[in-house]
Amino acid sequence: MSTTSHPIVHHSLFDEQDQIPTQMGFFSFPTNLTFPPLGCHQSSLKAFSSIAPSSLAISQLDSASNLTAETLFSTTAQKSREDLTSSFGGGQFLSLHRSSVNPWALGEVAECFSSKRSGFDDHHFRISAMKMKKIKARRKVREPRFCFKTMSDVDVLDDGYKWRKYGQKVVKNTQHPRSYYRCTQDNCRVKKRVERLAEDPRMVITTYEGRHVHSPSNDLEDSQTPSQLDSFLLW
DNA sequence: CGAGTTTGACCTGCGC
DNA sequence: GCGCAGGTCAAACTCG
Repeated sequence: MSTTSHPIVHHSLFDEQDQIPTQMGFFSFPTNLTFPPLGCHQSSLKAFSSIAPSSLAISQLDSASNLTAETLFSTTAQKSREDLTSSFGGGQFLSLHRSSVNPWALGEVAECFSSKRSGFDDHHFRISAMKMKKIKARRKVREPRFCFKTMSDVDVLDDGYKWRKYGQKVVKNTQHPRSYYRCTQDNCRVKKRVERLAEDPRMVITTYEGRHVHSPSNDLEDSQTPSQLDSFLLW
């Protein structure tokens, strides 16, 4: 299993408890991890994404105290706020500012990315709404999830933890299989899924489920402060 | 020989 | 109830 670091292109945060976009997600990374390297160095990442009507997301974002328009649209290809608000695509927002930790968001990864496919007309929104309904209907107690997209040649990114592959599955309508990993640490039940985006095989989608009960395996030689690590684990 | 990967079988939830 | 698709299991296999 080879690992490497690659630029994170998008982040998406999910809240399995609410299943609707409720708030911004903030995510701080410890300095010893090799991702996200997107020029953020030791700074933390603040990420937000919505898979539901972006108007809701925007309204949430508007109320966020420390988020700027520049931040919001830094990864949305110059999309105007009006565009985002009127189309139901939802935004994937990325920032490199420090912030508090508030990692909860929502959803199901597939829905997240499928809802962002080329254009977000009414048809797409109806489909997304139906999916959201389904998700809500089968709501269960699930571990919180966090997913992100990266442009990478390798599937498995080095996140500081040790993973063991326990399954691989061919997903319908995609050329690339989805791989399932579990944290090798005893008593740690965190899982992650790795797959490539059907529309753009250069993009790797990594989904984490659960919360680590331990520190990253490679943090021994690290000199970071505990608070930074806590920020990473607290999701 | 232990740790990790592969892969077919099995389980479960959901739509029809 | 049936079939499909996603997720997990576990035996066999590979590798260091």
